[in-house]
Amino acid sequence: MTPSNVEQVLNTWQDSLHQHGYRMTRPRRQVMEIIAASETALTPQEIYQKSLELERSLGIASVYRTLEMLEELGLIQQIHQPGGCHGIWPTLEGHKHHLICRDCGQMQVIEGNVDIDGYITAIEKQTGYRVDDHWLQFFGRCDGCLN
Amino acid sequence: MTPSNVEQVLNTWQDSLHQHGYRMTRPRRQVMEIIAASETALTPQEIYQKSLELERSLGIASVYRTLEMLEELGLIQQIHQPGGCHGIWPTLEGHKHHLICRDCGQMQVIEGNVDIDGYITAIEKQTGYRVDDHWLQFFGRCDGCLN
DNA sequence: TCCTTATTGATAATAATTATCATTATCAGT
DNA sequence: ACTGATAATGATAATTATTATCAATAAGGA
Repeated sequence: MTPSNVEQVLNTWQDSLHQHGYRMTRPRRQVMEIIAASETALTPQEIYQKSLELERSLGIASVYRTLEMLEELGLIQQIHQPGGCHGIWPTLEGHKHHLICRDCGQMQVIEGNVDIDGYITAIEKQTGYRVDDHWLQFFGRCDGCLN
Repeated sequence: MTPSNVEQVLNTWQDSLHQHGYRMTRPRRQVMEIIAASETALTPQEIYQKSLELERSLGIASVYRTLEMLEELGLIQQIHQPGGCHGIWPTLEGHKHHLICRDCGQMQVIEGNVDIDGYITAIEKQTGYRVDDHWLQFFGRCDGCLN
């Protein structure tokens, strides 16, 4: 994110905090600046570590509390990568797409018939990345939990 | 997974273990049975908890070791859901797809121009789910890390 | 069946997250 | 600009999850 974009995002976020009755404090601003200025998705610990290099560092608890608030407001989201673990499931050949019920956690594996390949090629050309894997996951409520 | 499918999967897995020089032990079999028989993606702790109800329960360390082995063999994979955290990123309107470099962690947000909506409708009709969110993430190596 | 050694389970060590609470700082209302 | 009510902080204790250690055990080839 470019510096001017960071500034803009922070202003938007500050408005959102005030609209929801939250105060804009120095620690919160620091967390938000670190997130908005980062090239990579950061963990809570990484955000805390970065703050240690600033003239006035954060308490680790404030990092967690601020992240919780920002997520509740829908201003940030969590990014998941291979390596961290939320659940274990057998690998089935050719089945890469998962459908997960938010309520009961039940999961279904669905056949992949979206034209992802063409999309991947376009992305590679556009970004210079070499893409070697992808995840497509759907979240919602299953038939049982809806009724 | 149906009981007969579980049996089938376990046999396949056992072959894979032996082919790679791993022994098939009672604890490993228990972990595999629990995973294969489950309707939902389980965490290591949940697998351990389920084993406590069995006549001979698992050591928690064996659960982690078995999962590590199964993943190395490509027999299981990790499923990620909203709520667990691997990294934090600002939410940008209409930008739901992420491209992540395995090496440096750099992330790019890419415009979503895949026809996901039609796919979602088909999934809903097919499964009875109400889908309210989805994640499409691509993993690979960025231009810089490739060279 | 025996023997080699991979594997286990108990537990200690480490790391990450959440809870507690006295002190501090925000900001609405003068 | 000042004040006061109270939201928020930081230090740290408590909890939880994961990894490392090592003597005892058990898998499976000879």
